[in-house]
Amino acid sequence: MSIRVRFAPSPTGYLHIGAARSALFNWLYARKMGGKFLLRIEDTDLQRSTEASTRSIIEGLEWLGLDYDEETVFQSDNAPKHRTAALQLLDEGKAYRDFTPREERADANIKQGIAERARAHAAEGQDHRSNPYRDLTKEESDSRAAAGEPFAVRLKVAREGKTHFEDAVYGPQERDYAEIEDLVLLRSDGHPLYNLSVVLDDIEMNITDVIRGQDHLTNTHKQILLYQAFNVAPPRFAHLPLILAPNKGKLSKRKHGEVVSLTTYRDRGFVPAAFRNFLALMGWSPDSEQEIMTLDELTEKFSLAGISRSNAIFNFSESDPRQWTDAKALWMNAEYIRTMPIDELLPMVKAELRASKLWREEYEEDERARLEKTLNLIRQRFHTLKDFSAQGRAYFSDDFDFDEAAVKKNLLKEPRLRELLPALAEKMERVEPFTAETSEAALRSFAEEAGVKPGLLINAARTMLTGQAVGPSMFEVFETVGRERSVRRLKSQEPWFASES
RNA sequence: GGGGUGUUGGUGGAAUUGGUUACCACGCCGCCCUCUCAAGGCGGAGGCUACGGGUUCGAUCCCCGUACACCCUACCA
Repeated sequence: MSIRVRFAPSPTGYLHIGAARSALFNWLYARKMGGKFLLRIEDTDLQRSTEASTRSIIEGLEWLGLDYDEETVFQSDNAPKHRTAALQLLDEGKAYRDFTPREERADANIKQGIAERARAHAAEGQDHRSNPYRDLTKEESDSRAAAGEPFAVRLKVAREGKTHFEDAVYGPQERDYAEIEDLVLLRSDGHPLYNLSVVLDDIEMNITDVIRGQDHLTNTHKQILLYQAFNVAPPRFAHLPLILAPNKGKLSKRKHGEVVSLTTYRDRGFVPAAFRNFLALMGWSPDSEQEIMTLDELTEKFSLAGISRSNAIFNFSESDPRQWTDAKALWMNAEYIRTMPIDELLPMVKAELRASKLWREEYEEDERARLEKTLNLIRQRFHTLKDFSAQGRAYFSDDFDFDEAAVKKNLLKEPRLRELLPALAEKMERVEPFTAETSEAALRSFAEEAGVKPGLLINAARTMLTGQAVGPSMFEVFETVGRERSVRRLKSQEPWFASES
């Protein structure tokens, strides 16, 4: 049978980067093996699931370029089937009714509560098979149910034995039944629970390989018990190491904010291919040392054997805005921005400029070549697409800000510049043609005549033309900005006015 | 409390299924280039491969123990 994998997020919020990576790995595996990649929305938790989250998941996959096959499955649609299946296990004696009244749990310190209860049970000598309703006769169970007494349905796990499976990443796994509780399949209100639903849906969708986070490694044993109860051969499993916060804790929106959300990367100017590339290297590495890879290359090189077993730390600093996310991700984005084909970059820059009202229709046709030239010049030192509208603003609009430090350093330090620059402008006006070479020659000879160092004029011009102290080679800037605008900006009095006020 | 999984320089990952000075990328520092900042080139700092034992002629790699981290242990997913 051909490979079928799925990405099964629960729509209880933004798309988490860890989940996005799971999706990526599943997608890569499916494409590599010539199989299908399916999407299943696990919206069984009605309280927390939202349509907005579902939409954000779908948008996120689209942004990453991960297309999926077949119809999206919504787990909640299958709830009736899951219920029927659980009841069937009840009939077959593989599950039993638990009439223990439901215990409400406070979400806050739930982990602690579980541990405390486990400790208490251990002290009392209670094990996982101590449920008083486990061995109730069928007659009594039926009659209590018929009388309307509420019950949960639990799987009847055998007293002796072990479950085994071979994890493609973590190797052979086994777990003694004694360590597995009689898990609840159906809540007393009839609502099917996670482990049941996952198994049933994976069976129905003919999933052959389950690739998911390591947090499910131990759940897998419970699920295998369910496969056995349903007489279905379990799929292959591959668990992925987790992505942790810098303090090795869980990465969560509550604690870490927007860095964990995939949409953040889209909104802050990441090139999808770059982030995807970065994500692929979180917990996986190819045989070669090549790290920059296209989607096709990733697909070709991908293998479960290349997945590592230790959790990865997503490195970022909450206090340093320049390191708002992992430095390597930022580096990779810059790498993509400066090296990707201009045709592919252009639409992204266009969207960015549009959003900042810097896009002009002429860029589409008449000024297309000039635009490309500009982009090639400025993209060399940009890190995100946002830079095109921020640091790059002066290349698209006359309405840009002067960096205070730049003005101080490059203009105010030398009072003569106030006369020299307009004079330089006069000279530039007569340069024909106006190119990097001719403007350089003009500036250098002007500097010599004026008896100043060329660097003084170059740096001053940079600040006059772009508002900044840093940027591309000045003569390239002259040519790119064009004679008319260059001259106008050299003559501007704005920086001096601004400093006087 | 029980169980599971893991631990290679600051971070992500390698190291021919035990064999010389532990490799690559990011980050950091320096030099070169230079009109600035990047990019690029060159070089450097940073590791007793968590710790302690054992097996072996030899251990990052195999075994045991300890510590730490994470996950599961829910009528959450």
